[in-house]
Amino acid sequence: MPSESRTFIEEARRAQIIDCAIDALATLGYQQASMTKIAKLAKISPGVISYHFGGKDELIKAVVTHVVELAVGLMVPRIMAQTTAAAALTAYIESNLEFMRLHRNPLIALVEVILHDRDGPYSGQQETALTDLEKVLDWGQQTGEFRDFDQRSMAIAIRGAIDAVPTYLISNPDYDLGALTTELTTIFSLATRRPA
Amino acid sequence: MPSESRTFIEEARRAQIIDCAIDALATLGYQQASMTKIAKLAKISPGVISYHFGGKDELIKAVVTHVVELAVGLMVPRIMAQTTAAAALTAYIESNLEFMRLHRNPLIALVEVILHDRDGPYSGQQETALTDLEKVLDWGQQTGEFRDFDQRSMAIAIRGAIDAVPTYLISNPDYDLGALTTELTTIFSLATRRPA
DNA sequence: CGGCTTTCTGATGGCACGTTCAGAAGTTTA
DNA sequence: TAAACTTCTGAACGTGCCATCAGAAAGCCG
Repeated sequence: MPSESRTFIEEARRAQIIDCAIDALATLGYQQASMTKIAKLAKISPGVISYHFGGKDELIKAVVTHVVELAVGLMVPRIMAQTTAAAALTAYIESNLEFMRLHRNPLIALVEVILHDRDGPYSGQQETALTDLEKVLDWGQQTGEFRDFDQRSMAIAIRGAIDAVPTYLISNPDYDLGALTTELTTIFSLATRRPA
Repeated sequence: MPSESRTFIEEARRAQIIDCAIDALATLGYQQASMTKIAKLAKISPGVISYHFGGKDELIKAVVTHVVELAVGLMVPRIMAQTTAAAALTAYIESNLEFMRLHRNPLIALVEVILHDRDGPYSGQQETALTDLEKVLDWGQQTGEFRDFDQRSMAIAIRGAIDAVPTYLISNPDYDLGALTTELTTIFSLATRRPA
C-alpha cells in the first residue's frame, strides 16, 4: 500500500503505533514487546494494529524501514561530504555514534529486531551494511591511503565494534559516547592507514 | 545441588540434555529451542528436563556454565603463557577465534543465550569479559608496549569485533576463519602499539 | 437527516510454551 | 522376593501470544 493512497488518519495512526513499538522494543526488549503491550502503550485496542499493519511482521518491517531511513538520512550525507577515504571512514564511525546519541531508542529497537530475527528478512540488512562499508575501504585502498588489509575482515571488525555500542549502552546508559567516538576513530585510523 | 551428590545416571542425563540443548540453541535459535523440542532431540519426555534441572532457567544456566568452562579452559592457559602484553593480546584474539573453530555449536548457543536474555543474569558475563580484557590492556600500558588509549573503549572495540564473528558465521558458515584471525590480530596490534 | 465508508473495540479461538503430577517402569537394597 | 527409592512418561493445566471478527462508533457526503 503506497503512502500516497493513505488517509491522513491512517498516516497518523501508523506513525503513532510505530513510535510506541519503538519505545516498547527499546524499553522492554523484543520478547516482551507484544502486540497487546504496544497497543496498551498507544492506548488503543490490539485490533487496531492488525487493522493498520495487517500483522506483527508488517509492523516490525515498518519499524525497521523507518529507523533505517532515519539512519541513512543522517549518515550518508556526512560520509559523502568527505574528500578522502580516511576522512570518510572517520565520518562513517562518527555519524554512526552520533545517530546513537540523537536516536537512542530507535536504534536500540532496530538492534533488538535484528538480533532476534535470525534467518529473518533482516540478516540481509547486515550484509548490506558490510558491503556499503567495504566501498569506503575499497576507495582508500584504490587511492593508496589504506594498507592492503582484507576488506571483509576489516568491515566485520569495524561494524562489530560499532554494533557493540548499543548493547553496551543498554547496560551502561551513562557511558561517555564522546570518549568512545574519539577512540574508535583513532583505532581504525591506525588500523587502516598505510604505514610510513 | 553439588556435583558430588549426583548419581551416575543423573550426571549422564544432565550431560546429554545439555548437549541437546546446545544443538537446539545453535541450530534452531533461542526462540525455537523449547523444552519440548530439546526433549524430542534427546528422545526423552519433557518432564525429565524439569526433573533433572528444575526448570528451563536452570537448564540455560547449566549450558552457559558448561560453555564458559570450555572456553576458559582453552583460552586462559594460552594467554597466560605469553611474556609480553602484545603477545597476550594476540593470543587473546587468536584463542577466541580458535574456540569458535573447535566448538562452534557451543559458542553459538552461548551467544544465543546472552543476546536473548537482556537484563538477565548474563549481562554480567559481558562486564566480566570486558574487565578481564582490560587487565591485558593495562599490562601493556604499564610496560609501555601500548599507547595511552582509553581502556574501556578499546575493550569494547576488541570484544565487539570478536563477538561479531559468531553472528557472521551463522549466515556465512564457510567463511575463512584463518584470514579473519590474521586480520583481527593485525588490526588491534596496530591500534594498540605505541607509535615509534 | 440518512446512507456509506472508515476506523475502532474487546472478546474469542487456536496455538505453543513451561510446568506439574499421578502413576508406570526401572533400579537398588535388605 | 519384597520393599523402597529413583527415574521416567505423557497428558493436563494455566498463561501469553497473534490473528480474527461481529458489531459499535466516528467521519463523510449527498
